[in-house]
Amino acid sequence: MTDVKDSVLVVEDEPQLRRFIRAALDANGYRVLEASRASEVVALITSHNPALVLLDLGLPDGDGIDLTRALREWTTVPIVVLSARGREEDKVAALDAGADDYLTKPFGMNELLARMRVALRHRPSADEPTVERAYTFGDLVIDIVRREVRLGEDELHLTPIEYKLLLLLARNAGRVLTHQQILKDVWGPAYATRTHYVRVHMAELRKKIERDPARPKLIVTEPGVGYRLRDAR
Amino acid sequence: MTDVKDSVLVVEDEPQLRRFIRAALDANGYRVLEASRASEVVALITSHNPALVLLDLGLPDGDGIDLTRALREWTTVPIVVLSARGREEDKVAALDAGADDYLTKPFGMNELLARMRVALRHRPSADEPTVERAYTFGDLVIDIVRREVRLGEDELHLTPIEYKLLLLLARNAGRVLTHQQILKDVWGPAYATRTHYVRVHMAELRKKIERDPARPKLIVTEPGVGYRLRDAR
DNA sequence: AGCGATCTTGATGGGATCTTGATGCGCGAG
DNA sequence: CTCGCGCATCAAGATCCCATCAAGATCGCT
Repeated sequence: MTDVKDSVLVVEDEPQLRRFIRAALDANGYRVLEASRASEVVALITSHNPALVLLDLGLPDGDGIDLTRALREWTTVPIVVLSARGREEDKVAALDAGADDYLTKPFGMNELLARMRVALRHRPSADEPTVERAYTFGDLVIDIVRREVRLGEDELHLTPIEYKLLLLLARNAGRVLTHQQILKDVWGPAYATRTHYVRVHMAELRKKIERDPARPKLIVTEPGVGYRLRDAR
Repeated sequence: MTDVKDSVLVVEDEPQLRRFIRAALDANGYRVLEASRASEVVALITSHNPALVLLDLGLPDGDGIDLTRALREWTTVPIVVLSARGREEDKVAALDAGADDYLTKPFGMNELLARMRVALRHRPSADEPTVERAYTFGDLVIDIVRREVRLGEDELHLTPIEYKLLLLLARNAGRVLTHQQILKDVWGPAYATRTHYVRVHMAELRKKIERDPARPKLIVTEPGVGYRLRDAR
């Protein structure tokens, strides 16, 4: 239960309540960002990209509902509103402005945490970094989602190290990677001197992905420097 | 405000409240389905595919929280819980079981409508509420709604862990799942180190679903990484 | 309380993978 | 021409990872 979870931006001007919330979130493994004014919120979201925003409506320098509406112009980050106002119109206004939930003070911390979990699980698919799903080099295809490598029709079986190596090369296709960089990325910073590892495993990798391993077309050696994956384009 | 919106399944045993809700939803352009017992819910969702479920927790024939958890096995349709119980533990339990919102009776109809709008706009894609009722891999069929697994003609009996394992693999068919991911999903985040559990139970599962458990065709091991359910691409 | 089913945990052996050292080749510098 | 350096290849041993078995603990039901 000690793993680091997502970061949460707490926007609350009352210092006591802010401390209280921070303590509870800390205890539950969230990283906490704090803001006490509406004017700070945009900058903090863009710079830290929190997974969720807890927004007090009663801020001194601006209306929280307007802020919510403004945020919704450009971000889908979940917004859970905390408010002393419990009137139904206030709730409807905040929710329709784009808030994902609305809690009336005083609220129980367990309920807040549960509602935060709801808001967080709502968006795992929403805007995942959606990076590259697959790389293609000639008839070599690296499907990252499936962790699968194919050469033309047949599927290749790569060992963990070989796969890591290939992925590193693919992500930096065209660029030369030094032995140091490769060692650091695949084996970890402590192995920076074991140049030999790279050679042995690069040879294994070539045996599998090169048509003619003796005359590599894909993985080219840059003597004295490192290796490079040729991107044919 | 007269266009036909999505349909909403109202699960509520009190006739008066049901009529009241129906009237409000009608007036707001929703199509309304009604149920008064937990046992009808699964059939109505599968047959009518509503866009949202309003679920009263105090049903005569079954616990609404268990029902929520069961539904979450196979559908992501938004569930908004209505309950006379306002204790914090009740809310937390329902939300963690998979409900998307929780309103304590008596509630204002405008708030309910606003929270329904929130739940509806959360839906991943406007159309299908992502219902996957059964998975098929070769002659292995996993019927999620009935929680039943068949291999060709004969039904298999899977233990809870085996079933969870298989479902996890099926939902991620083709993708490699790391031991970590499996442990987190099946046993919970605290068990991330118990790699051995996965091996033992994966072996049991293979004994049951593989024609030749020694030469697995369906569940393939990715050494050093995890397991993968092969999907016939 | 008792029973059967299921889960946890340890032990073991085999196989895949990695590490490590030895060897040979090619190329450029001296 | 020869030496030295970096690279490729090979192979053996060490290590890691996986499958399997089995015993004890626990769970769930009657």
